[in-house]
Amino acid sequence: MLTIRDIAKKAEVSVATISRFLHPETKHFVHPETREQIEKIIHKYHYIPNQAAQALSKQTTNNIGMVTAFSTDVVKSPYYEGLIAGIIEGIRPFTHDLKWIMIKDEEIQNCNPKELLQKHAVDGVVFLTWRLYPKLIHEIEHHSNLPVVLINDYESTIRSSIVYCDGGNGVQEVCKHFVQKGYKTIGMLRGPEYISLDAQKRFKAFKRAARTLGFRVDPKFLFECQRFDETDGYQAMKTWIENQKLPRAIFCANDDIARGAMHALQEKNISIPDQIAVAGFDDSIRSESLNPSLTSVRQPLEAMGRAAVQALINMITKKAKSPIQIRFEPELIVRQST
Amino acid sequence: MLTIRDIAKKAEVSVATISRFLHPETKHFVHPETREQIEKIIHKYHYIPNQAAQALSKQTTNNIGMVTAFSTDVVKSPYYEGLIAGIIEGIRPFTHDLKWIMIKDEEIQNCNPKELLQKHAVDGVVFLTWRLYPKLIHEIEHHSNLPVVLINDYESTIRSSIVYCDGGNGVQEVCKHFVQKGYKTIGMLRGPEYISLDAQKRFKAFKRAARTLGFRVDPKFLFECQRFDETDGYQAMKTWIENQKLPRAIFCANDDIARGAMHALQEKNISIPDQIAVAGFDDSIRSESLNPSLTSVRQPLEAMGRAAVQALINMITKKAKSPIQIRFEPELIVRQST
DNA sequence: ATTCTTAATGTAACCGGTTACATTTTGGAG
DNA sequence: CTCCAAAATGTAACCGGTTACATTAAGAAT
Repeated sequence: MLTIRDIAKKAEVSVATISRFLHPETKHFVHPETREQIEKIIHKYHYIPNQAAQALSKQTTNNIGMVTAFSTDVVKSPYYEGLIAGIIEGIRPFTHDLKWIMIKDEEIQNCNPKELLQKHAVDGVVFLTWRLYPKLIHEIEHHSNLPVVLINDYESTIRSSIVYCDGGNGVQEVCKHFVQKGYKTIGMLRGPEYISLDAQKRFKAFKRAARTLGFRVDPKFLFECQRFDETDGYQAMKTWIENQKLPRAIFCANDDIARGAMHALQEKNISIPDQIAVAGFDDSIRSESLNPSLTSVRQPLEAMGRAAVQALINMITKKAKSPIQIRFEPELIVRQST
Repeated sequence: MLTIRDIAKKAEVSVATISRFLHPETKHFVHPETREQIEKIIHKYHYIPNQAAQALSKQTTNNIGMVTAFSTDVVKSPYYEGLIAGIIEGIRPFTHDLKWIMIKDEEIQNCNPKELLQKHAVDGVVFLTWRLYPKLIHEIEHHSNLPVVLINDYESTIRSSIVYCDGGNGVQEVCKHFVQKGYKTIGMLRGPEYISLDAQKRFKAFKRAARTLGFRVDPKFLFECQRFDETDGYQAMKTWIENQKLPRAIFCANDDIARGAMHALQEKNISIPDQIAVAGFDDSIRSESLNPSLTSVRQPLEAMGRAAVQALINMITKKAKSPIQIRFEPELIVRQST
């Protein structure tokens, strides 16, 4: 493996000159002739600077971290799918490498940000939280100066940037749509609120919508799923069907729950949307291809992922002096299911 | 930031002793009392060794790379979804970090393995190829000694380990199933064969199945989709419907294509499976929740991802002396669509 | 008490870059 | 021709670990 000293010798200049050549952005001048000479040698020997050495001396890693829980569920969720796709897209123009940092459950509790992040060698991180990490974020903000971007988690932070989508508006839109269609009884399959801020917010927004639009929230048409997934939606709806208490329309905290609910309804040949209308949240790619296709609220996940990376790199390169908040608006996509 | 020298001073020992303490696996003895003392100091000051410095002096990065094309489509495909989930799971027991290395299209052509991989600082890589990278692999194998594991790509390699699933068997099973059901005319929506080895293999296996099972491959019931996605399946099937040439059963090169095809059929109220049976390939999580649920061939993607990481780390730690090939068998999942 | 072996620790070179500071070169201006 | 500022380059210390080699301490054998 060739080192910078080898190259310096071959090019008949000093190591400093090579280093300067490698970093034109520092504005240290290298004579055009010398430059050409170095260029030739580097190209001839396929010289590539050693990452570790650069990291050590520059005190910077050129890596950014994408933090998720250590669970295979993550990749399987349309929500993360969208965000990750955006992050991939967003990192494209930069030279940074992407490290996927997965936090194990046991680490969430007694977390030390140094142990957690410093050892992973990153210049900054994007948190794709869906568990609540408030303690960890707090620790990072107070005991380190690591640039952090949070996605859809805009509470109690001081120096982290935040990219979020105001889902509340989306919920409002769904309910307005239901009311306009003349559906009187509207139920909700809620998400796991002890775990997810989003789940909490969606339910709050639902109650708010009831107030502003003037429909009643009947407790017998409410159910809190333990997970954001299909099985839970299926089970919940099955129970309702058996107990013969069905609303005219149902808003599900996400598409997976909605899909499960539809499944249960179709098993009993209950027609969607003629007997009951169903709407989801997230507009995962699959919503469109369901039969009937699913009305849903779209968060611009890819755009959000892109924005997060952009914001993070601005923080790392000090282009941004202070943390920012970027807000995205959701969009109601009306399809056959309502 | 505390360095090993700071800690050495505080613990009143030399840096070497600290380093030995940090690496018990080297079997260099540290006196129990000293050990205790060091332990206390490290814990008190939350000392964490600097990654870059370790990497530089150990000549090893503690990172493994997951190589994919630089495209957001990757995360959105159930195929990669499964593999990635397996990789995440597989890396769990180890301390290695996971770097997601994305190769841009323009780099695929005139690729230099050093420029591509050395600069990303990894100890080994898993290739989740779906474009053909034969030249790159060849270069890596000949001009570096980087440990490599390939997934579902078992041709022309010399020192890479390979994890693959013999999809051919799965195709055979699908066709056998069709024949047993008494379906005489069997068509296929093929995948993009100029791009994907798998697409090529699935079509070959289809032709082989026709021979061994004794059904005819009618060119008018064949179509090569340009991408492994829903839109292509939809378009292809729509065209067939318009031209009134439909087989009794159709095998699709993957689930996305199948989903698109089903969509087109349902639009025209053609009953599945009564008028036409549809089978897919991959058994993505969504296949089950389609209506009707989709018969499909399951590759044990997660297990494959896990195996790949395991194999790679064995290569890195020299536990494996020579490259290995791990073969998985696909499984036919029969559902409503056939 | 002396010698030998092994355990425990210390010293300093090394990994391969970056960069502060020093030095030499270059091209006007006076 | 001299002087000076700016450009170009060189020297060597430094980043924070690891480890070969040297040294000291401890315990056993003679």
